[in-house]
Amino acid sequence: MIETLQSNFGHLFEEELLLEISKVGKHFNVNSGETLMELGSKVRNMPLLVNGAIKVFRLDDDYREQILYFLERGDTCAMTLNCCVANSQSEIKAVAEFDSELILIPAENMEEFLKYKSWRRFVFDSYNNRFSELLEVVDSLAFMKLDERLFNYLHDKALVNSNLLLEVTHNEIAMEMNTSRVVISRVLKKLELEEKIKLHRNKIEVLEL
DNA sequence: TCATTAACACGGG
DNA sequence: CCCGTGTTAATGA
Repeated sequence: MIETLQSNFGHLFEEELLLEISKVGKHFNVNSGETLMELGSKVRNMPLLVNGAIKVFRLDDDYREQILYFLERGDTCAMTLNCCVANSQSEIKAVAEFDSELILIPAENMEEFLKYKSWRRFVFDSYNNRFSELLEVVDSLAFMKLDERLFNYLHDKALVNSNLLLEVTHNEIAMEMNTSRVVISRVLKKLELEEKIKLHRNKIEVLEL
């Protein structure tokens, strides 16, 4: 585990902290599509994402989803951070975008790690990054038309997958964006006519980033 | 005006 | 045949 930490977080944390994390951290692997965190579940660990990507969703009262953002290597989940500090329940749902590798740090260690400058920096930066991503989501929901939002989604998905050819169905997108398949199909068709994407069965090709 | 729901046809695997 | 896709019509916000 210490090697994993060194290669992925060595640039962020000092050696001493890496060692401490390796003592209390737990290695954790998830398969693509697996749910890491359910709405309302108790949060006792804070994840460090070593490899892969995680989708973070907000759910409404009827458990309909709205995707918020993707987490990538080197990220942590600020919502989880929040919950660990407050010892509260999860406000979000997290699903693995593809096979991913995490290191879980028990909540009780978080505070003592604050004696490390690099840890304070990391926590602070994570809040910053998530906060601005969240603002972008607010902008997107409040001001953008669905065609822009949809292209944004495809764009982000292409980036985290490092692949312009996305294996996703119209229905899956509709679920993640909390709308209906009819609408997604229609807007995708429009984006295709604008030559921003190309549609295939079960696949969508992003033509511009 | 634009989303949702239901319904239907088409076609690839 | 099953599922994903493209479309339409009716209804509602």
